[in-house]
Amino acid sequence: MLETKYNHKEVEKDKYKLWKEKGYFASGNTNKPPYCIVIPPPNVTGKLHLGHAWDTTLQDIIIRYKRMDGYDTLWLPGMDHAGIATQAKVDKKLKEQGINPRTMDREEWLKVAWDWKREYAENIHTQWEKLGLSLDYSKERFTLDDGLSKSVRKVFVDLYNEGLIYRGERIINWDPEAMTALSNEEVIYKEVEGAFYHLKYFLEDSDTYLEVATTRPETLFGDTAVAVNPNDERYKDYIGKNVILPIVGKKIPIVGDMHADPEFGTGVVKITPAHDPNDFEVGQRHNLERIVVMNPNGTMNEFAGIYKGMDRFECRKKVVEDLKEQGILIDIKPMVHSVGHSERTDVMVEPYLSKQWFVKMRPLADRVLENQKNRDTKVNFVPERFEKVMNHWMEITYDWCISRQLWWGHRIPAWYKDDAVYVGMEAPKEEGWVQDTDVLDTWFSSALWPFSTLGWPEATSDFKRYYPNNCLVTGYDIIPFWVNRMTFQGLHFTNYRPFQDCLIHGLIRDKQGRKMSKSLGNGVDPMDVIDTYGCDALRFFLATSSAPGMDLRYDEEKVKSTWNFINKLWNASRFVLMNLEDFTKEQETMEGLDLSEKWILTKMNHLIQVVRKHMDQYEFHVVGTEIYNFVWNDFCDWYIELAKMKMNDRTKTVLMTVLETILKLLHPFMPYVTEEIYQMLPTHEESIMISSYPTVQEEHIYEREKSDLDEMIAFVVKVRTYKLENQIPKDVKVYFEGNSLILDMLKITQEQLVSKETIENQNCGSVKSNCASIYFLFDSSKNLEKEKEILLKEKEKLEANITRRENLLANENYVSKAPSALVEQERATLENEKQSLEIVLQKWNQLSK
RNA sequence: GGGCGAUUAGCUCAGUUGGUUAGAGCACCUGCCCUACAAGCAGGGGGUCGUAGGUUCGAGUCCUACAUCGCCCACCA
Repeated sequence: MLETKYNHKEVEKDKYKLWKEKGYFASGNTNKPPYCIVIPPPNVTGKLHLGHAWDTTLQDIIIRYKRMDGYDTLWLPGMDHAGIATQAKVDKKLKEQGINPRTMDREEWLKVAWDWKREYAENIHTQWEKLGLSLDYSKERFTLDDGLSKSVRKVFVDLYNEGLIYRGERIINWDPEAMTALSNEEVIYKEVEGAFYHLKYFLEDSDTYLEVATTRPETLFGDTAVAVNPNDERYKDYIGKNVILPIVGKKIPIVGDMHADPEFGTGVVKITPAHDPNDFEVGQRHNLERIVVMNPNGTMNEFAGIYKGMDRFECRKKVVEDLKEQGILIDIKPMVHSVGHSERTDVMVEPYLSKQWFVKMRPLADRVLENQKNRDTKVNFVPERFEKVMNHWMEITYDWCISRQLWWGHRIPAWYKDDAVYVGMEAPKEEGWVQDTDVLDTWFSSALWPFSTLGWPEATSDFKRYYPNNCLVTGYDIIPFWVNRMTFQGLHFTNYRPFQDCLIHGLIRDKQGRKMSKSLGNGVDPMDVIDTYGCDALRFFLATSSAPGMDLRYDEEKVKSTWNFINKLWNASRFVLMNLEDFTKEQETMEGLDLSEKWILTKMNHLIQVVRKHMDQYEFHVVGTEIYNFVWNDFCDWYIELAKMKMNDRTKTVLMTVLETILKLLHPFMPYVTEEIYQMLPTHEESIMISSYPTVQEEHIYEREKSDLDEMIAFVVKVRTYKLENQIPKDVKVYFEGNSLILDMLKITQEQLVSKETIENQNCGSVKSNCASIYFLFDSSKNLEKEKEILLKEKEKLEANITRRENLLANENYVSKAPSALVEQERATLENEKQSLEIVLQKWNQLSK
């Protein structure tokens, strides 16, 4: 016998292990159509947070649904080496042990990193298990696996040979903390309070000067020109002359360039080609020297003269002081401008001239844009609007800096010997070639994930069977980093979209709507939630509390109320199972279904229909609401109460059928509790996980009976309200006309019934509707005023409705243009209302006597 | 500057291709320990759907403008 209260800890114990051992998670049944999702690989840097819990729950719901519905499902697990993030964490750990990681041998350091990876992978496995995820572990991959590394090299080499990967000196985003280059996507712009420093750049051999405005005076050591707009009347005559660079004292040219905006600042810009992307362009146009004035760690180098060795911010301060002293500084105007910060280390990014590897994006992006025009081959975003985010990125994207000055990652398959470069899958045979010491951007390997995990570039059976993937589930914040890159790499290398559908969800926020973050300390550990409320409650909450693409506020109250729902289901099951104790398969019967049975079966089939529809559209919030209402309102509040009155074999069969259907529909959301209860059903099979998903049974849809009972229910509610409002005692005598089922629902016994004659000429309170009437034998005179008031309200409401509907139906436009079924329904409703009004008026007259 | 989203009950959110009486959870009020469940049961109150126009027989839903909040992208010497 089940306990009175749902105990999630007891229910969730041991089931996962059993499922896994039984091989339910495994893919490979080729008799079924394939269905594949690859997990967005979590970073091996820490714990999974609520965002992961959400993301993976959605995938598990889809996978469990598809598995039950007859598909050979592959949900492929894996993890990402997460270059910068992991390296930073490993370094931090080493530093805490008193070891300077940069003094280590690369190989030695990698050993430490792999140990780290193993430890964190272990944690993640435990968490996946706790979340109940039906992942096929036999296919698990890691982005630094041999197989995946081979795909990475293949892609690099091919793109290189096609001229789509090149090495060059460009201004890139430099992270002076991690000491590596970054891509644009890894730079976060933040508003920073800075200042516009107005400086005097004296003309050569003159007392006059140009007023230059800059936010970065410390880069002046790298200035190789000053630019003015050629159309700027104030300055155009100076073009071709020279100014003297302050502090340094050397002369640099004044160039005319459209980059200088006469409206902005003073209209005179200092040009530092090695430290600003725009200046770099200007430098190219005017053939200017590029002088890097900083070291990789953000300190000033020898070009900064006496400032050499100073940190860039310290240097700025000192330079400004010195300029002031020398009378060069005219003014400091505070200003707020946005400055790039490293996504990982949060330090200010330094635009920096550096030799790096790049992917030439234009042709790759164009292919995506072209492909998205084709309905049959494009990536279908859910919700659709996110396609725009990808397309916009494809339109404006520029070359992707893929080399990273790190140790943790895929080593770039390029070798150098003097000035020669070799790019290939393996090192060149001859002596003297040295491999590039850099690794690739983590996202370079992530971009291949949907196919590299399936064995590509080999034409493996998995690749042929499960590619393209059916669906990818991820947050909108990952579209630029990942979804976009998978899409162009997929198209380029496999000629297919990597996945047919892309389900996008939002971000998890705290109760106040703030993003969950470490610095705010408002993060919630999903494992704690599971501990308190259970995995099933967490999953149902996450999957059903928001519409696709929308953010989700974590609200413990809602998780709690989900727990209550499970407890409700638990107790309903408890009731059903109590009545099924000796029930056997032979007793099952659907012969001679009565009204309430037809009613619940009809509602159940409606539910199956609507649930399937919304499952297919990834609208899990609708599915959740529908099942919730059916379970609580239809099944528990009405059907179980009705069933109590008879409880024959047929009723038991219906109870069991409905409960089993509920369990199956809920299983993708709540794998544990549904399995627990399922196993107690007298007719259960091996596991609910591999049972079949409910299908609509047309033969058990009885619309007529459904609306009949609906009407009776409405009457019952009306009577209960009336009794409560008029404080009518429980054992009141009544006269009743209508279906006796109503008396059962009202819990009115035979002893309470009186004949029509008894109530005649009595001051009876009554409730009447089109389907039944009930009279209460009690002195309603003291409630007369109140009752009249209620009646009057009802009367007014009905009259208003009737008028409105009559006008509506008198409107020829409406009658001719609205769907006829709707018009018919309106007519019927009108008739009902008229009847109801009649009844109300009768009663009114009676009371007024 | 460009784009996207949000604005609906006290709070958090749903609301299908427009269909005429806008829903849920929590909170609130009244009455109940009835043998599945008091983490429950039976009832109840509460919203001019951000503002102003427009299209339509009909608008929370479509169009235009505006307001407020949030996000993304670009620019910022």
